[in-house]
Amino acid sequence: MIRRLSQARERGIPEATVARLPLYLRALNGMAERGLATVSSEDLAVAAGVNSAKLRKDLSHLGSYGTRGVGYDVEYLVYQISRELGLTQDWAVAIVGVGNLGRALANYGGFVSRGFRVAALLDADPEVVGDHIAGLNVEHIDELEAVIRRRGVSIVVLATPAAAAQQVAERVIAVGVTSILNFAPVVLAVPEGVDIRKVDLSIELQILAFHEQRKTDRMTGGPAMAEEWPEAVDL
Amino acid sequence: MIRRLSQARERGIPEATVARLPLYLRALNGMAERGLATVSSEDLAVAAGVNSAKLRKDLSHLGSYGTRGVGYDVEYLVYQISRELGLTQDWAVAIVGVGNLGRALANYGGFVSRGFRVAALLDADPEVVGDHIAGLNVEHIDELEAVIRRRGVSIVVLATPAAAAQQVAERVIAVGVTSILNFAPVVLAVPEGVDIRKVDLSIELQILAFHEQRKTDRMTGGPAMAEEWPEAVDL
DNA sequence: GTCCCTTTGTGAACCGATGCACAAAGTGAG
DNA sequence: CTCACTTTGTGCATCGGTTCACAAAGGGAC
Repeated sequence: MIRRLSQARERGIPEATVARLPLYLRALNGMAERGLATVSSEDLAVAAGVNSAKLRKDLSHLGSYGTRGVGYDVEYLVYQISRELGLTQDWAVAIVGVGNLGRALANYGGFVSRGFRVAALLDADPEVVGDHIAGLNVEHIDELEAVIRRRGVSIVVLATPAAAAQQVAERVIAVGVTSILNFAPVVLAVPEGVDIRKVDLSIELQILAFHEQRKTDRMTGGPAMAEEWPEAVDL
Repeated sequence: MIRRLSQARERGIPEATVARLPLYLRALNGMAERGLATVSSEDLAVAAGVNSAKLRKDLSHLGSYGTRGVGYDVEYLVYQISRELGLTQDWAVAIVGVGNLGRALANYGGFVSRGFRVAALLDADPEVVGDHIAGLNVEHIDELEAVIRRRGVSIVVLATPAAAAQQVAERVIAVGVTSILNFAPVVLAVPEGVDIRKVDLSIELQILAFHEQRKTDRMTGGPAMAEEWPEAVDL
């Protein structure tokens, strides 16, 4: 099925653009707070740390919301981006796994800010169940399905140990959840139609280490080291 | 300066490949623990959740480490990837900002695992300074430069409030740090040559919300809502 | 109204990444 | 040694995303 779009706008926003919209939104909110009424693509692009042509192309995917010769109306654009991202509605989020990270997420203010509401905290450890964190009672993982249904949770944040993540994912998917933010260092296997986003601290560090190594290599005259398999493989 | 590569290998690993190497490494470590001696690109690709052709192309950028008809030697490949990523050396990491998130990071086990060592915790709050977290003393932010130099810190993790991040970044860059992992929800302005990686929880949630909205829209018959500017713009 | 200035929106070239599909290279059986 | 089979490494077509550069559109002065 080839579906030509009427105007290049008709629900066809590139993934790369979607990933940047929150960035623009944050910059715009800051500008709105400072009382700015309009902003040019150039200024907004600088604030968001991107190229202005890219910004204009991104915004053009939402519609033609700018005024040539003037720029964009800050509040209007805030509204349009919010609407496009689905932030004009209220999303109930459940955090599964109330260890150090889960706790940090529950308390993280910016988390709740716009459109998101932590509606449940769940954990398997009886020691933790019953704790009061960020104004919420930690419930037992056995209640997972019931809680998700009862509170209309549509986004689940996994902050469990790696070993538990897949199993929890399967359970929440079985109750109809299709959006998961995964902090556990595992590759989740999920059916078609389920969106997974992954945040992996150790991967980010490893990427940094790679570039850091290259930088220091360059200074010390390059990696002219033996490429043989060393005797001891201490890993 | 055009520098044609001799063999497509000569320090020219695509960024997308670098971002996947840690994934392969994790899968391989699991296989090594289970005693697997060799693995085919197909099996490893499945474990890492990628296409096998992509996996082979990725690995080919490191060198020709496989054996046709057999596959890859697990331990050998673990070593090669580790070396390429710079994990055969020890990286000292400083965490700045010991709030909920910083605490979680300090205690996060997988963080320390391979090659990384949390060498310092710093905070501006006198209430927190002196606390003992994950076997480390929290030091005052005034000590930032001294601590970085003294302990040979080369990677800094920013877990400060948004307002403080830029300033801290500038200070650590001034002492020679060129690799920063930023958890603060701000776009950092940094000079050429400094690598920033950004982890932003609220952005990830917003991206999920976008897709979730589309999914529910589709079910309820599409977003045939008015696109006008509503009277109240409650934001 | 006309003219000039600013800024958007986008066509088109470019660039990197993906995935197919296959030749090359290795193993093992007989 | 030869043959059948497995699996790698890669050339090539394709795709999505980025960037340039400019025509089109609006504002404001006069």
